[in-house]
Amino acid sequence: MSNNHIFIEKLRSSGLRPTKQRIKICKLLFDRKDTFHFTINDLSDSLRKITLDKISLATIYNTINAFKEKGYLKEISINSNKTYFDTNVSNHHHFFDENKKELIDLNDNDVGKIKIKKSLPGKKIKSIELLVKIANSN
Amino acid sequence: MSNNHIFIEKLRSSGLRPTKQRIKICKLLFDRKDTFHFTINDLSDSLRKITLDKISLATIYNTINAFKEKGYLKEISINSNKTYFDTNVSNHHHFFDENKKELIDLNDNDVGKIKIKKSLPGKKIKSIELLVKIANSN
DNA sequence: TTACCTGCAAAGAGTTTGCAGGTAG
DNA sequence: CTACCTGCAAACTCTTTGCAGGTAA
Repeated sequence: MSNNHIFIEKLRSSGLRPTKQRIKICKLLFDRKDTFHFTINDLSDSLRKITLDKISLATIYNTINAFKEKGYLKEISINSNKTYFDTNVSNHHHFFDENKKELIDLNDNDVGKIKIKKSLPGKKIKSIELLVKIANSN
Repeated sequence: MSNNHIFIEKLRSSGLRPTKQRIKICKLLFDRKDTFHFTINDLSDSLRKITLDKISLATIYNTINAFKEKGYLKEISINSNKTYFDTNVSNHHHFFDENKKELIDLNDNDVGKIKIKKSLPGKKIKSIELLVKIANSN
C-alpha cells in the first residue's frame, strides 16, 4: 500500500515539497484505477474520512491549484458556482448528471469524431470540450 | 427606434410587469440582429452607457434570472467565476476566446454532427454543449 | 389598493491571501 | 538556517435575499 515514495518523487520532481498533507492528497487522487471527478468540498470531505489530521481548506486549494498548474489535474467547464476537477488530464468529454451533480467520463469510443469547420484568423484551437447533460428519464 | 411596445408585450405576456428598467434591458439584449453574449457585469456597464438612470445590480440579476426562466436567455457552461449568458437560445455551440474572454457562436454548419454512442440506464440526454477554446496563435 | 418591483445593504457561497508559526532540505 | 508550507482568519468576488419605499394595474 505504501506507494508514498512514488508520490514523494512526483512532488519533488515538480518542485513541490512532499509534505504530509500533499502526500495524503496525492494518494486520494492518484492511487486509483478510475478517473476521479471532484470539487474542493468533495475532496475535503474525503480527506476527513481517511485521516484524523485536519487539512485546512487553504492548503487544499493551494495544493489543487499547484497540481492543476503542473498538469496533474484538469478543470472541467460547467456552469456551476463550484469548480470541478478531473484526474483524467487527457482529451476527453463528459456526461454531467444533473440530479447527482456528478461528472462521468466519455472516452473516444463513446463519441463520434467532432469536426470544427470554422476557424478564425490569428486564433488556434486550444481544446474541444463536449458536455452532455443528462437527467433521470422518468 | 421605439420598439418598446414589442418588449412591453413580451414582458406582459410572460407575467412580468413592463417596468422602465426591464424595457431598457430588453432593448439592450433583444433589439439587435446578432447574438449577444454577456456577463452580468458586461450588461451593467452597457446599461450605464445608454441611460443615466442607474439600474441596480439586484434588479439586473432578478431580471436576467427571470428571463432565463422564461427561456429568453441561455446560460453557457464555462469554467469561470462569472456566469455567461447568450441571447441565442437555440441549440448551438461556442468558441471561447481565452484572450478576450469572449464567446462566439458556432452554428450548425460550423460543426459536424455529434454522435453520442453511450447511454446510461434511466437517464436521458438533456443537452449537448460543445465549447471550443481558442487563443492567439502567435 | 394590492401585488409586484426597485434599490440598498447585508448576507451567502466559493475561493484567495496575509501572516505567524512550523517543517523540509 | 533558509525557503517553503500550513492553518487560521480576513478579504474578495459573484450572486442572492430582506426590507422599505415606489410603481403598475
